[in-house]
Amino acid sequence: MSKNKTDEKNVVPELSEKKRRVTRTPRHASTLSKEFDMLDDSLGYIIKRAQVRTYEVLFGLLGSESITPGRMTALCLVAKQPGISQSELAEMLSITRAAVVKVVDTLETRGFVQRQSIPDNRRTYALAVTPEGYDELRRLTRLSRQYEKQISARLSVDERKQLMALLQRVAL
Amino acid sequence: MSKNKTDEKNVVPELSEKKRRVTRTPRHASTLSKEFDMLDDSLGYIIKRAQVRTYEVLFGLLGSESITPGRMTALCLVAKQPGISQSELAEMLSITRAAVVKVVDTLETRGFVQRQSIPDNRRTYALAVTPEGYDELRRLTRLSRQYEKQISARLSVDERKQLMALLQRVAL
DNA sequence: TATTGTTATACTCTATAACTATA
DNA sequence: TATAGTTATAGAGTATAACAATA
Repeated sequence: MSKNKTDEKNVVPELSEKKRRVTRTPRHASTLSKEFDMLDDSLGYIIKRAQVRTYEVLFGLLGSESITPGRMTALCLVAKQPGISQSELAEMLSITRAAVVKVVDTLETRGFVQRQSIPDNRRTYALAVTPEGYDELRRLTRLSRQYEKQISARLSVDERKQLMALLQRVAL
Repeated sequence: MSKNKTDEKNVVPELSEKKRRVTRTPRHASTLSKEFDMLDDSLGYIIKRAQVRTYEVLFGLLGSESITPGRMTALCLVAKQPGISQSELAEMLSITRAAVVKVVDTLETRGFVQRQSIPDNRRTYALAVTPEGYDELRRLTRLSRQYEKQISARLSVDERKQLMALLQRVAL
C-alpha cells in the first residue's frame, strides 16, 4: 500500500510435478484442504485480492514520487466538500483525527490544500483546495480515467455498473 | 490494517446547514466539485471502501490479540497447498520474499506451521500446517462463516455469487 | 465537560539492498 | 550464474494516549 511493486501476478503459481511429489503432505491432505478452504468461497478475500490488484495498477500510473492513493482521496474529498473540517475528513477516510493531521500536512506542504481559519469557530479549520490543488486534480482526473479503464478492462459497461452497485451494498 | 478500530462509519457525514454556510468555497465550487468528482464514479474507490468495511468487520470478529488477516490468509494458503515454498507463498500474497519471512516466523512461533527441510533441495523449505495449525483453522473457519454472513448481509445468495464472479475478473 | 487539532510514541506491514547457501 | 531464504534498514500508515485551545 506504499511502494511501487512490479510483481503483478496474483494468481496461484503452478507447482511443478516434481515439487508436488516431493511435498510432504499430511495423510488426509486432500480432505483437509477442502475442509479448510475458506478462501475460495470468500467474498472478503476476493474483495481484498481485487483491491490489491487495483492498487498495483494505481501505483503504476501514479509513479513513485507522486501523491499516494490516500492523499489523492483526501484531496478529492476536500474538493468535493470545500470547508470540511479535519475531523470530518478523518471520518470519511476511516482514520483517526491524529492520522489525518499528517495527511493534511503533506497536502498543505505540496500546496494543494489550505487550512483556513473560520471566525465562528476558532477550534476548527475549513479545508480548501488551492489553485495548485485544482491543477493537481486535473492531472489526477486524467490518470483516474486510465486507471478506471484498466481495472474495468474485463467488464462491460453494464457489468461495471452492476459491480459498483453491489459493492456499494457491502461498503454500506 | 493492523489495530482494531471502533469507528464503523464510512458514510459521508451530513454537514449541518450552519457549517455549510460558514464554509468558504471557491466562487465556482459547485461546478468544480462536479468536475473533479472522480470518486463517485470510481470502481477502484468503491472496492477500497468495501475492503475497509470488510476489515473492520474482520477485526471485530478476530479480536485484537488474535491472528491478523494477512497471517490468516497465509495459513489458509499453506493448508491449501501443503509443501509450498516461501517464495511461492510470497507470490500468492503479493508480497516480497523478504516480507514473507516474518509472516512464516510468526506462524511458526505460534506453532501453526512448520518449515520442513526437503532432501531434494536444501535451499527451500516445504511449509506445512501443524495439528495446532489445523485447530486454529477450525476456529478460523467458524469465524469466517460469521464474517461472510456479516459482509454479505445486504446481498441475496445470487447477488453474492454474481459479485464474486465480477470481482474475480477485476482481480484477474 | 466535550470537541478539535496536535504531539509523542509505538507498532505493523512492506520495500530495497546486500548477504549466505545452495543449485 | 541464478535462486531461496535471510538480515538490516527504512519508510508509510495507522493507532493510542495525553495535551492545549476552544466551545
